[in-house]
Amino acid sequence: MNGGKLPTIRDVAARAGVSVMTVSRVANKQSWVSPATRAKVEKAIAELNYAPNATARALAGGDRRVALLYRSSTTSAYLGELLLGGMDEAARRHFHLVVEQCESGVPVEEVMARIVQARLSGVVMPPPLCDWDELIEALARQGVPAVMMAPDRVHTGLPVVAIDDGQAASDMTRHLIELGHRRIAFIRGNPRHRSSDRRLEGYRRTMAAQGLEVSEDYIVEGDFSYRSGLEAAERLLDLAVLPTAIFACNDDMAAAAITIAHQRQISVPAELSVCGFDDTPLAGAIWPALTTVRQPIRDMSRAAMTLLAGAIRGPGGESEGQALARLDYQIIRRQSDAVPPLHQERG
Amino acid sequence: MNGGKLPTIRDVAARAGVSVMTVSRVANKQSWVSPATRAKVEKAIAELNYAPNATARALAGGDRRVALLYRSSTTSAYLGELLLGGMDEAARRHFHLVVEQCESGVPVEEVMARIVQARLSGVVMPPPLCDWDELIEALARQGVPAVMMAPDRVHTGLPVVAIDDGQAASDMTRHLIELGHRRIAFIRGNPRHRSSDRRLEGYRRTMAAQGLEVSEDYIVEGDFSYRSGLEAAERLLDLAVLPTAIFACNDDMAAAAITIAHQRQISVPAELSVCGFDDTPLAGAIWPALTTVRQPIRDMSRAAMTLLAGAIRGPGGESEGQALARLDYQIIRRQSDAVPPLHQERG
DNA sequence: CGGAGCAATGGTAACGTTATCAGTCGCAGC
DNA sequence: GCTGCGACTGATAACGTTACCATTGCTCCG
Repeated sequence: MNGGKLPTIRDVAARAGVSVMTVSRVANKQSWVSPATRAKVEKAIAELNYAPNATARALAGGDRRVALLYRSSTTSAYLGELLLGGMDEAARRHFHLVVEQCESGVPVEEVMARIVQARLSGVVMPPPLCDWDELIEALARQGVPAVMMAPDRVHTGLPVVAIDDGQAASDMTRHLIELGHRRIAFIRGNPRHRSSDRRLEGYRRTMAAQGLEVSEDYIVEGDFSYRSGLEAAERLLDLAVLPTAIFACNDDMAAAAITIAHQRQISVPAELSVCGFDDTPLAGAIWPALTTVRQPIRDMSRAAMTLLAGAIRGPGGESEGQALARLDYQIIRRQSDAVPPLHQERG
Repeated sequence: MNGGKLPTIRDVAARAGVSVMTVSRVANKQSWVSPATRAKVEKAIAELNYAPNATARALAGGDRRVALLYRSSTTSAYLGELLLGGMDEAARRHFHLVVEQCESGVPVEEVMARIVQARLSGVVMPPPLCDWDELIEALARQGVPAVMMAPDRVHTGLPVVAIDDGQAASDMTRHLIELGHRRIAFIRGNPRHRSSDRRLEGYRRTMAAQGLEVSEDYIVEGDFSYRSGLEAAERLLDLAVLPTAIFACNDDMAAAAITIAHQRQISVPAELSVCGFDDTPLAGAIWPALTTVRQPIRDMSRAAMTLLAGAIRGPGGESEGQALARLDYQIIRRQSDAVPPLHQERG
């Protein structure tokens, strides 16, 4: 073509016999271009196998760079999912997605300086960053659009993408009740995470709605870690009256509960059902595989990008109300739940 | 400053009383700039809080975009690790790292078209892409530098980053032997992956070196999946003379072996030691936690980026020989291995 | 003492796109 | 027939950097 180099918009324009602007308009599906001209240009584009240069486009146009912020504590699996979802949605919208580490140890000013210098038009904040208040305020002051993913509390005015934690916990609880369980214990997550509270609340609500009383002994503290799950499960299985099911606030703690059950020769799920939350890879890899709630992280990330796009284009504009994407969770039934032993019929 | 906008190289030049080129040279730590001038410029940079615009830099300069290719079958955890390592090394070298999905179903020409259109200066190919021969050839034809990560076979002339699979397997085998094991079984991975063969070979070599004969019954086929691990373990534990240790080619299959042992009331590690390979998150989350070999995926990704940088700058130049980065693996000892039961002293 | 050689700078043209504004053309309204 | 308008198209200037000479002053050598 032109010396081994890739065709530029100019090559296309020359071939189609139009100006570069017309090509640009066609390429961006913009404004008024006559059908005849459009066809000519499209033909030339196809013939030359032309693809716009994203870098030049970014420099000339609004330079749309968005960042996925993350803490080093984020598991790489979670980060991978976030990326997988975010990347293609970002590409579709001509965004450049960059990944930015963002520790809580460093002062907010420093983080903000990095964000400004990186010329970011917006940021996606997965947990736990979405609950770092100082950063959120600083972003607002600088007018940098941000989207929260599964935050603990809803920050007014900011777009949010989340699942309904309470409803999911409620559904799982109902599932266990329908299997015949009456003595269902609950392992809480880190009390600093409100999602933990919301899950607990969904559990409580449903137990109450079904007329089942919950002994406070059956609700034990955890902090989302495997280790805390071990302790919590030991406390529960030390009780005089054992629960027939344990519903843990995340998969790690559920896995820990299964481990303790194994140690005590309690068969799962025959004697004890165990359910988790999050559907981490772990859930499918342990034995028995964990029944759990799947958060569609990839879709959430995609949705976050969409919301961010809206926030960037119309800062404060568009819908006056809270932008909120509630995605569908899914209960993944595997082998860790079953009808309880000595099942008494309801009455 | 200049109207709410970020300072450009021109602002810095004006403030320092030099030309933009001098600023550019200072910013890139290049060639000859007198210490006095350098100091002036650096002062101005600091005062204005100037940061070069990566987009403009990419457009003007060599446009260094490199891609991390991946298959959809890649676990998100692996992808996350790759990214974590690749990202910061790429940033350090002023590369833009993009992530590109790349299925085996689509024709090579189509993949190549995407790569060319995306203006990639190089690609990193993690497994299993690094063993897709047609793609490798096509890349070579187009002159796109590529780095292989942990490929099954070494493609002459291409840079490779890997650990020594055979040596790692050998070390793990020796570890088990030193604990006192004599009947050590091996679960192979997918026969199409040469790394599986190399691990098997390391195991065989070490057994032989220690004068231990290996019954062919003790070497069973798997394909890296949990399910195949279940079947393999069942075959092994059906044998008349049980092994005292099982060394599986990856963690999923090792976890499966532990599951089968649990089902048969065989205590791990008291009656049976089980070891894996890869140190996936699973390894630390099951009970007993898995003793396994850790591949430093993050470091490998970083190293791949470094090698790629070399390949991009000097295509064929620099070292004439095979560029190869062999990274250190690590045996992570957890709770799934122990001295065998009825331990007979060596003789 | 004239110029070759070199360190240190500066001017200016790319890089490939989009924004902005200025046309051009045909046609309806007065 | 001129004016105005609306649909369409084109020139040209950004965008912020780096690459590629050109231009200084020097020093050093014959």
